[in-house]
Amino acid sequence: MTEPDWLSADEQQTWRQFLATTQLLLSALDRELMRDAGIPHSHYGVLVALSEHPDGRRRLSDLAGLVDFSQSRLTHALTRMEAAGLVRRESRPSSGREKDAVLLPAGRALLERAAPGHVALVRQLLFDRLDRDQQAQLRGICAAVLPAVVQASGAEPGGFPQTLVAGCADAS
Amino acid sequence: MTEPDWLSADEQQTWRQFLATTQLLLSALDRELMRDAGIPHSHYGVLVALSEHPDGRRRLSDLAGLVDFSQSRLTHALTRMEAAGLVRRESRPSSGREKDAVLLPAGRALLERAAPGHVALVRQLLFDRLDRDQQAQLRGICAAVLPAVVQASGAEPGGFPQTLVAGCADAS
DNA sequence: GAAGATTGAAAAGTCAATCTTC
DNA sequence: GAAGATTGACTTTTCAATCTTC
Repeated sequence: MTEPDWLSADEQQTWRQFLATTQLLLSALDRELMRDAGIPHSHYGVLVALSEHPDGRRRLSDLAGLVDFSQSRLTHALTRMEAAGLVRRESRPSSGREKDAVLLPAGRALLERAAPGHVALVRQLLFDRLDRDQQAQLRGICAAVLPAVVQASGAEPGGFPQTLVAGCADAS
Repeated sequence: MTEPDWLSADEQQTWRQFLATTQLLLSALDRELMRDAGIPHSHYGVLVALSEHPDGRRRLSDLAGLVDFSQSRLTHALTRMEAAGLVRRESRPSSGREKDAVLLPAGRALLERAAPGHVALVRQLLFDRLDRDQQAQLRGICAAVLPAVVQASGAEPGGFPQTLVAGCADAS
């Protein structure tokens, strides 16, 4: 039973500011997309991931990996998006238990309508506030932290570690 | 109708990594607290905010400001926490419409039990990955971004801008 | 039996009323 | 009437259990 390794005053302040910043940034993006496009930020990420693959089509479990959703979360999200006409599910010819999600024209149209405003906000809230050095620094910090949090999120020890880094959780 | 100002390839990569990193970090903390203490990270923040004020007591709307909750969100959260015996609501003597939230012994005990593990994880996932320079850089980046996101979150133009910076959304 | 996907219930958050007290 | 707080309906997310196909 050793004394816990509390955060220093500096670390605490950094931590609290970091938390406030990321949470407010994410919720600002969420509200903006909900207001302007009627979808949450997470669904936007799903649409983006689909749009970046041939035919706007992706196997469900691959898609879940790309956007870092659980299978269940993806199922629920797709159910909504399917009801909204943005996306369609399609059984695979190869294997009867696997399915694809397919981006529908309405989904692509929504994406094209929503993207400019979304990007503008990301720019306004993040990139416009950072100079070139800070941008590079932010990249370095994320590169340092990402492996740890990926591992903490139950990724397989010898598994596919680069899904998030390459295809990642969201987009433009 | 001007062409949108898309993100450069560099910016895109930074943005996606940033998103993945923060989301995985936050959800790792959330899961850990839920598993070890039975509360989400957001509720932990409420308990911390209370514990840092005399008598563990805070007026509801002040508390909402400290943790960046809407009044409604705070009401719902307190209802749960009150049912769990962590917190109590108390009408103010001064004004019949205002109420205080008061930290109960069980709430304080939970906090003391949960804090070491929580801090250890913050350290493991964030601070242990950053050298001194990066820590300072992270602070600078947050300081640059925070004002913008605070403003985007509907803070009053001439209002209390420093609540989040000083008392902020979470803790050790 | 295990991989891929779905289901249903419960928790957490958001939004637009509403209630209460000043 | 406005500030402080609550309510109820609805959406998103999580978790554990289940169904289906290989």
